[in-house]
Amino acid sequence: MFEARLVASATLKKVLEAIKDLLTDASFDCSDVGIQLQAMDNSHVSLVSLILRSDGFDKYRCDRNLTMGMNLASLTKIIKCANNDDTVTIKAQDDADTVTFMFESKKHDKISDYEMKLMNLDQEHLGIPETAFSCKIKMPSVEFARICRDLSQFGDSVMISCTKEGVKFSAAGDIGSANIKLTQTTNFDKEEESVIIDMQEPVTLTFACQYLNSFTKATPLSVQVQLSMSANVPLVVEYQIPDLGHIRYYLAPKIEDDEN
Amino acid sequence: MFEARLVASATLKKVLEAIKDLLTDASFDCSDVGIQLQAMDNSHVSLVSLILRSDGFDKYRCDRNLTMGMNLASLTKIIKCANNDDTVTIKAQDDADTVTFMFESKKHDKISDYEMKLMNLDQEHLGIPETAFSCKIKMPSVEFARICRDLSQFGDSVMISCTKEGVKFSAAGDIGSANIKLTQTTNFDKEEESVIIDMQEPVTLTFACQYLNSFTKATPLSVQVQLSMSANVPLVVEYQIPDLGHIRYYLAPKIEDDEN
DNA sequence: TTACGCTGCA
DNA sequence: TGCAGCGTAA
Repeated sequence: MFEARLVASATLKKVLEAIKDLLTDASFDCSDVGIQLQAMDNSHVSLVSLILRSDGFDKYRCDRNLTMGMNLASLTKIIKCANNDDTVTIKAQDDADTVTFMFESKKHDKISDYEMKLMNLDQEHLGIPETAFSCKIKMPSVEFARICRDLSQFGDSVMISCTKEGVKFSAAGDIGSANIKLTQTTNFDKEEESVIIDMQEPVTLTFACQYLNSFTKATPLSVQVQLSMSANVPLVVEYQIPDLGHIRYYLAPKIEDDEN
Repeated sequence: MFEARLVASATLKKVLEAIKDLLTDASFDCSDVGIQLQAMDNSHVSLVSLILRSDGFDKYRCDRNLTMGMNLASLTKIIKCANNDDTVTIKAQDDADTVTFMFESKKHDKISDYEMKLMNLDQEHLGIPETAFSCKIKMPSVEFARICRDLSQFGDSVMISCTKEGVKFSAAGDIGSANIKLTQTTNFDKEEESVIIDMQEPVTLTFACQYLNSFTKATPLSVQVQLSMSANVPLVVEYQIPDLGHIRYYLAPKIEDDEN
């Protein structure tokens, strides 16, 4: 059987918020490693990669690898029935076609369980190569979300340019053009507010705002976000989930000649 | 003449919120006892019973019994013109076809009055027998509201099952099934948070979510709600209105054979 | 037009 | 953390 317990359902709620805009359905792969999800978004443009490590759970048991296909709208309805401080336990029998979510209030006077049918989803196994990147930018996740939101007012695309001077986000359109420049901060007191730029080689790439804005739905999961870029390979937007894992989004750059 | 005064109109606003989803028009019976209302809801499925006792008013005078038929949409518009801490006075002449609402600010620097036409409504006098119930459940009213809201995600009906183990609320539908179990709490410190179950005989009954959700509009009136159930008789959902009276909702159970 | 859910504020 | 007001969706 499979059983995984988290003492606070809040994290699970945030994880769901972070993927449900991009995915209608999702296959969660459960194994000794933890719970993993890799999937192209609905429009097959971006890619979501999620890992919740087994050691991050308060209890974790997985006798046999299993894949749980879930409709995320249904899952969202169920998770919303939990209070943020409820303990949540996910259970499934081996080869079962249902999964059970159990929520327990801190005082143990309210116990609810929700059973959901699993789906058989086409498994698209995606090889994601681990590569070295020309530029890595760490910054406050709310800052990144704000930049994406602000720039999407100006056009459909954001150009991200990373040089030794810092990182510049740009957009242009009918109403005008916008540039937002960030420089590395030397604020070591508040690590969560710092901007850290690791540039091996300057890179300038352009991305569709729409997807970046979907990625920023993960903002509540982590105070910092890391952007990794190299020429001609997908951008990686990574949010660490404290003590539990991470969620990564991959988005291929727009081809520059297409930019009209 | 008839005259009734409350030092805070907030209660009156909440009472109105608690009935206007169910009733388009309402006949308020005024007598020495106080202001009473008994009516089937618009769809003639559930029943609302309201009493605002005369001794709960800050001033109450009723020379002659009278019935005031009001359109609740109009009444709502008028009551919304009062600030929550305004003193409200309801006045009607004997045999008058209008009622007057007077709102006074605490500092007496603003006095408004609103006159509304009364309606002649068909009086359906409903005998509600006082019966003993197999199970009475007292619980926080917000908890009950939350349970009704959560379970209505899963289906049109909620099954309430009261046994010596506690009370269980269940629903099932396309996306899955849900069970919420509450056990009696022994938390005597915070009476308003406690769950108290008085079970003479176990009962399991099924009700339409839609009406339960309408009943929970009374939640702001009281921190606790009481559910009373016996086999084959209507559920009673009761909210005490502190120092003033109560509102009770009656809803017949669904016939079990109908459950497909 | 009404009811519900959400976000922002206290 | 809880409420109230706003915006949306039926």
